[in-house]
Amino acid sequence: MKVFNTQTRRKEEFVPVEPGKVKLYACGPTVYNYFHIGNARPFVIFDTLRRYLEHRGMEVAFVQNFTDIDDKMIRRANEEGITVKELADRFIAAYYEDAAALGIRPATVHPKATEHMPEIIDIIEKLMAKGLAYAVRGDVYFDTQAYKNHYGKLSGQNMEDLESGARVDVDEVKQHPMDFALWKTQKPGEPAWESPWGMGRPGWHIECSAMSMKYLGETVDIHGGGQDLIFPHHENEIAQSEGATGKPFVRYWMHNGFLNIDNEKMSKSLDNFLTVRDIRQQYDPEAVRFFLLSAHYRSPLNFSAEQIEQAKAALDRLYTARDNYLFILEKAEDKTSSDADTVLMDTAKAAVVRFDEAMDDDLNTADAMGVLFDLVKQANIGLGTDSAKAAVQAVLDAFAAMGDVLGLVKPKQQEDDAQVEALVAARATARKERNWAESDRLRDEIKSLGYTVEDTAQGQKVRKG
RNA sequence: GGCGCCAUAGCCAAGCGGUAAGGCGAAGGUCUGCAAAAUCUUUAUCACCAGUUCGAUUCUGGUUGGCGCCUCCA
Repeated sequence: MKVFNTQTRRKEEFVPVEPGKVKLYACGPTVYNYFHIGNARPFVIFDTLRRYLEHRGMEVAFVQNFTDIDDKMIRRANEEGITVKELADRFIAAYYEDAAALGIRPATVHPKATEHMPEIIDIIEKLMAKGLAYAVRGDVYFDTQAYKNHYGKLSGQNMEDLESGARVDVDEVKQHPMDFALWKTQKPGEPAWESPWGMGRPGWHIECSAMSMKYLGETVDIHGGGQDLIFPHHENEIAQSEGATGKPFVRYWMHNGFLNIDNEKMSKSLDNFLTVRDIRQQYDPEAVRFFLLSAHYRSPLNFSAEQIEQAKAALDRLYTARDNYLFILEKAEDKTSSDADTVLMDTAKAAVVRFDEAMDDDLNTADAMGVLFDLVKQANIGLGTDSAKAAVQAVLDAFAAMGDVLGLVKPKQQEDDAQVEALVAARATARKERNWAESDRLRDEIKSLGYTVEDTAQGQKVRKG
């Protein structure tokens, strides 16, 4: 598999440190609110990456953190009149619900910053011991000047350029404008933890380093996040991690492009923030996932109602196709494959190969989805009453393999409803008698129970919805 | 000022040296008691200019138009 590495700015062959095992870390949400559609993009992307790696037989240790202590958390908790912990608990629970709706599987571990104070403090102490950090009145800062050799290597900036672009109102406590906080001293009313520098809380960047190292070791294979995290967040993670361990922190950096809303950047000032929680009220979340995977992960993507509706229509085609194949499978005979069957089985196998090739090319989900639709097209043409069971099954297997990686098209569940079955049976009789009025009446009645019945060459096909 | 990205049909989006995947939408056929589904046909010289090349959407330079980071942010 090839992966675009932000650090080198080119596609590189992905080789995990340990063959067959992948250590993957993705920056998770700060749980001060429901996560928004822009947050959802990396979650879906790295979930898909993880699924794909597993599909290729890799064992993936996937860590995605929760930032449950920072300025925004404290401010929001104060506004709500609850503790930071209560706020975090509420939105962590909400995260799992919304993520599940988007087909995002839970990571191997979802560590919380507040539960890793010893690990965080440990790294800071190492940095202090190496002269790469300094304490000032209870704050601790990373000393970019002392470290300077590599600072800026991920974002492609050098210290001088960063300085010239830096804000003028330099915090006087810091020795250098680029220095960043590892530990912040407690302010009145804020949650705080004990440390060698007094009561306080960790800076934002250090928590990811601490949790990544704790669960995945000093070097991870892939670290992902949004492009806006490249600087300063990931740059700082590298500095503090490599400063502390002397080892490479991350082998491949993957960053997803932005998601805009109606061609504008999502921002609070524009008041165009869309949370997944809200979107779920209006749209099928699976269509949202489809939409998020419909473009390459590094491209910018524009969210609009029209896009979601298009995605929904496309998704429906997939569901209809899958349900048709399942219906045909039930009726299909377990017979020797015809030439046409053999061709179709080969097509199905080839599709998975092409799908993998697309995904191997820096996770080209758009291309991969095209392969899925190609298979659907071929199967819709080739599969019919006279297809051998093996051919139908081959198509379904290929379909499922691709769908599983994309996290799209959920497995069909049995929908036994005695009342509906009786109506369908009655309708079959009416149809045999060519009593179309009764047939249509029964179809309406079935519809009113929430099912749709379609007439095919093989008889009636019923589906929910 | 520094670093970087993008421009492909009505909409979305792959491709990235040998004359354009796929989806949505639209129009017209086929099948069907009707409906649904499916299927067939039609719907693009790839922003502009100049180079390199036998050949460029694909490489180089430029122009125009969007956008991001450099400050909390996925």
